[in-house]
Amino acid sequence: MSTYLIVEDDALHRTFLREVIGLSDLDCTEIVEATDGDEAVRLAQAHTLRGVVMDLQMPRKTGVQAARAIWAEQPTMPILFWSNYADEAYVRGITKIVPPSATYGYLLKTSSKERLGRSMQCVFVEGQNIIDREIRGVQQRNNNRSDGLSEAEYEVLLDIAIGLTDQAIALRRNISLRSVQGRLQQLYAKLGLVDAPTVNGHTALYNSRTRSIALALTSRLINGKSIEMAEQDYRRWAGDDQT
Amino acid sequence: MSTYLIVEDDALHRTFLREVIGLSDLDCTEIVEATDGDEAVRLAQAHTLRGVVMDLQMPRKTGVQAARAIWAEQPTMPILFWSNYADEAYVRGITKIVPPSATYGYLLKTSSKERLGRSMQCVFVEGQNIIDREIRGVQQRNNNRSDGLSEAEYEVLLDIAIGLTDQAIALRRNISLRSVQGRLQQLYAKLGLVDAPTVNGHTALYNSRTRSIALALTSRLINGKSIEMAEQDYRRWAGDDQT
DNA sequence: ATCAATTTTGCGGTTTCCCGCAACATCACC
DNA sequence: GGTGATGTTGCGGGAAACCGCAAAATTGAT
Repeated sequence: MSTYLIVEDDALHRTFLREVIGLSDLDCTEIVEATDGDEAVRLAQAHTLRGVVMDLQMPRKTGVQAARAIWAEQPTMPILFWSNYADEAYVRGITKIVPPSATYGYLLKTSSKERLGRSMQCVFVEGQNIIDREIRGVQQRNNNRSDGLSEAEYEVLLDIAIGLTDQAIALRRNISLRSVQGRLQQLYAKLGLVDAPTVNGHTALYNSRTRSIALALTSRLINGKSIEMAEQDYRRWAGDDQT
Repeated sequence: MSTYLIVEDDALHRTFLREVIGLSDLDCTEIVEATDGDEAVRLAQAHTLRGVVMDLQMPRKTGVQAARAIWAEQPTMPILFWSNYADEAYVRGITKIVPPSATYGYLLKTSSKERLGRSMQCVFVEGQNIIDREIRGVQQRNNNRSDGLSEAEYEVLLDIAIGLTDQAIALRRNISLRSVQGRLQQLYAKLGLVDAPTVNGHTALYNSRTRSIALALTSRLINGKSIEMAEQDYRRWAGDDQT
């Protein structure tokens, strides 16, 4: 006697999820589906749900944003995230918004059907948090700060990634210009920006600022989506401030 | 009496492709499958293929790279690309390497089963090129240079995206420092980098260099993968030069 | 309350980037 | 050969960014 919500834009994956839910022992009697974040939020209000399975990258509204909206009204709703990538951007986003009362899971799409079924069981029935092994690796790197970025460093990384100047960052974060540069120095250090073994014996080959963006992108600290979202945040901040 | 090769890392999509090939009127008697680019190249050598269906983003080797390798040996092999995104980076990559003797297609994964089947028919049986409507839009933007980037501009965009300094670019491209900056100016202009309506009445908020990367990323001119590949290119060039 | 560790900030100087202006070079087309 | 469009280069100056050093300020723990 339970209703589940599937949020996923790819039709194929949607039917796959439907099938696995049906096969699993979840006492499922009804499945509702959304293909983007906005719809997901609406449906979560309209139905009494037992749980949500949600893709992370979707048009219009990210899975993270949709989850925040849902949790804002139903802070105990179990949500299983189901994503293609283990990008740090997503992991960071989720761990920052998950309320203590909610159970959630984070699974990669490469997982087998059996594993997906078991994870649903854990999250929706037994109320246990499940996190994919690979993702766990990302999470732990965050805590020991040997090579994980602190919050401040990640923040400044996003700021330069959306193209802000040092001044703009200083303004936004309410710190001095020099502090911004200090944080940037830390960031460069953590990303391993020693001046690259100069290829032709010439001078420096890399521009620290852009180079750090490139490194962050290729090491999946950030991605296109996280830049888009960071830019939205910035616009919101900038908009509120003037009017 | 024909063999087809499926190249796709996602198991779900793989079975989907298998199914559609089976249903279509392709005279298909055998299907071989690869889950990454390297395997695809090997299998293309080992079998006598009638055609290839290939995803673009895969581990190890991009679909574009695999296609180039296959076409290098069998320049008439029909290949149907089957991708999630219409990113310009992919379109550019493909149109640059497709030999005149080959037929190919480019379809988005959002296409229906029927459309996929018809496209296979066109490419593999009738030898017609098929290109998704949305992708065609991207292609045409390239030709009329009103807002499409020229080759030189795209090149310099990738160069700064991997973090090179102006000097390094000048060295690499064999042009003067000033020319690099000239090209950058053109790039900035085309990306619409007018100094943004200063938010708080203060000075410039955007760093042109990083801002153009952000714009290119969000407008899908480039993506993480294209940066990785550009970096490989650069390393190759730099490596050859010094030894 | 005190002391250590971290972070923020100012100062000063070097390097790099950004760009307007103008002189060539190149190429194509008439 | 002329002419215009496009692309390259030098010059020069102003603005950012980068960074070492050391003094404040903040934070945390004992």
